[in-house]
Amino acid sequence: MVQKNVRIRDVARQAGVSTATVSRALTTPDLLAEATRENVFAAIRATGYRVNKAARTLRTRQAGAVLVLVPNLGNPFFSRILAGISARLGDRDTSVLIADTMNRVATGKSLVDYFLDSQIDGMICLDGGLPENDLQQFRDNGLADRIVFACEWVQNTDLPSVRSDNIQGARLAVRHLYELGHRKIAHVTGPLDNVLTHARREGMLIERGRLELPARDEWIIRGDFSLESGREAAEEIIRMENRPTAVFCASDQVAFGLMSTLTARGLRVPEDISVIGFDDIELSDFYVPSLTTIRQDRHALGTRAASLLLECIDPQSTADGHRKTPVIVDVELIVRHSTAMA
Amino acid sequence: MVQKNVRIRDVARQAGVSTATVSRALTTPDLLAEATRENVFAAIRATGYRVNKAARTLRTRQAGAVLVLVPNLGNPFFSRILAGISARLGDRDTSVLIADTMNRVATGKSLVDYFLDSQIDGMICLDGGLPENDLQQFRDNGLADRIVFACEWVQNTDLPSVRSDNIQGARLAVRHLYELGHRKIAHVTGPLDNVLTHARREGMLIERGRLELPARDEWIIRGDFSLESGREAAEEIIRMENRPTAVFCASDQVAFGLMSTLTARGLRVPEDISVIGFDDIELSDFYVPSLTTIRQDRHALGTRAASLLLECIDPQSTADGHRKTPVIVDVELIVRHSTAMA
DNA sequence: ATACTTTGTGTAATCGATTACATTTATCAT
DNA sequence: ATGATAAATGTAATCGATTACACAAAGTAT
Repeated sequence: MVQKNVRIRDVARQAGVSTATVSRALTTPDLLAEATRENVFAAIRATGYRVNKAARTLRTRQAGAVLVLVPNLGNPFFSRILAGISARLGDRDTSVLIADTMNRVATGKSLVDYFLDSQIDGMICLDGGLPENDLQQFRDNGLADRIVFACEWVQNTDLPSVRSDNIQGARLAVRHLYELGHRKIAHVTGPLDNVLTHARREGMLIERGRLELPARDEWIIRGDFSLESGREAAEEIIRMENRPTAVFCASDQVAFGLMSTLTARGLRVPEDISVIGFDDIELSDFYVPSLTTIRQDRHALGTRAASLLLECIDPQSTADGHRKTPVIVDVELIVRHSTAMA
Repeated sequence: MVQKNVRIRDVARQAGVSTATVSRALTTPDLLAEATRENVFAAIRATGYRVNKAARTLRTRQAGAVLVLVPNLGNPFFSRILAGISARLGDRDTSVLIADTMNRVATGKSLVDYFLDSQIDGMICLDGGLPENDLQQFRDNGLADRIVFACEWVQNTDLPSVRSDNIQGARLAVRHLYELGHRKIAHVTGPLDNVLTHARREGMLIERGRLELPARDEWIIRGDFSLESGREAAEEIIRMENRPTAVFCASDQVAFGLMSTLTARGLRVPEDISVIGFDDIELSDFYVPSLTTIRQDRHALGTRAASLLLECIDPQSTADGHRKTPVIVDVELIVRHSTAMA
């Protein structure tokens, strides 16, 4: 911080009132007579006063900040969500801290520490793979009700969350391929222990069953949402004797990795094999070929998660019942050029 | 924050010492006798004490936090830089806040406010287009020496910065194309008022001059680093009567947008036209075709910027002389498949 | 006119850690 | 043995805002 001279006392002196009055002008202006209020605001402007957040936090035990925990900032998927969160939180004077799960491990700082150091009031977690250890620490410290999950969530808990309709998304994807005449449909999943992986795989299986499509174990390929895992999946597909004619990828990045390698190996997308992704990041429209995918409304995921968190940490809110039901955000099929008639 | 009961006083009581001693155990352990120190640490462990950052900040006027200002979180280019910054700052107990210039405009919160609210000790700015207005406010408040620029910088000031060798990068790009036999080389620039735009264009022009390559005004196409501007550049190129055989793009994203549209219009990359980018984001290796580009050492940019900032805001550091010389990070040509013999 | 609210403002305690200054004890040179 | 110096610790003021409580003035009911 920097040496700053003007304290609340200076404003009080300037306005000819007590510090209490100045403080009230800022936090509960209704309590003041109009003339006094105007007077105080004039003094604030005149002195260029700014409240010292550290002092306020110390006294009120409210940090006025929220932490967003992102699994991987390098994945452009998250940016819009962050924008959504900021948009919702920005007008209140809540600041948004962003941390990356991957980096965090390195720092050795535990997550509860953010709370215990009174640096944040709440957390939006975009990583459902939060170690049980961390979660337990939250519960131990009575902090479990200050966390909201977005996109991902933790299974078998009733922590509040906002999610895309992943099952529906997967079903849309499969149905789209089906309608193009594809019957042999493969799926590159996310990482084994991820909730999105389960949901999307389940949606895929449901729809495949409903449409009575053939199933082969090798057509379910394990990935991890990354470009690299798309590459590996492509290698596997190329090796298959009974190749699928279409692949539903659990993320756009996987789809890119997949298409990149398929093409490098002489398979054409979509002529030889159709590919569909999940997420609809900006780049999907600019890939070659442009990627058919399931769009998640990332901005909505962000704003809703922020709203939900505000509800949770707002002390006068009592509606904790409905929080346990996840908020579901609709997805949408975006048809581009990576899918074609079988 | 949450109700937390254990204060420094409790630790002091438990250890049978004064609060001053406990405080010293944490901040200046050398001042204590070894036995006392051990004793205090034992009490800290026993009570589960954690220092209250708000109180510490209030007293010391040090926030223990740094803000990183990113022009656009949606651009995956920035993630590695952030990781570098975190890596450097993580071991000290400095937390890293991340804000997006675009979002920031919406919140209406001025940048100096972060400082004046004593929320941060310093700032790493990845956006050279910081409004003059903001800069002036920094100067007015004596905060100009708490800012470090990384990647981008502000022209005509001596604010400290860490940058890639952009001129050299552009020259490498042009030389690479030249060596492949290309003579008609176009360049898609960044936005008009951007320092990187200038540096890369200049490097391009220098090398083009040195190699005595033909020059046409229309071969310098204005872009803005975005995917969309790559698309627009492609449209322009397609319309040209005298088409270049190679295009040097000011960013990888532009290159993607460009290749996407060229391909859609029936031009093949690299057979009909070679494309080279700048940045080397993860996706570049997974595009179709994989992108030849100039790699910036993003992690190094991050760590060095963080180091530089620490130097600047460290009160006992006096070496302010050398800060004015920008730190230059080497770049590297990465040859992939988007460039080929003319 | 009296008692009782309501409204508006001030006084001073408080949040929790740091640190200037004071004090005690140990060490050392003469 | 004595005064001087160093080492270790304690006392209490302080950072700046909030707010419980107190109180005065004005309004209201009877």
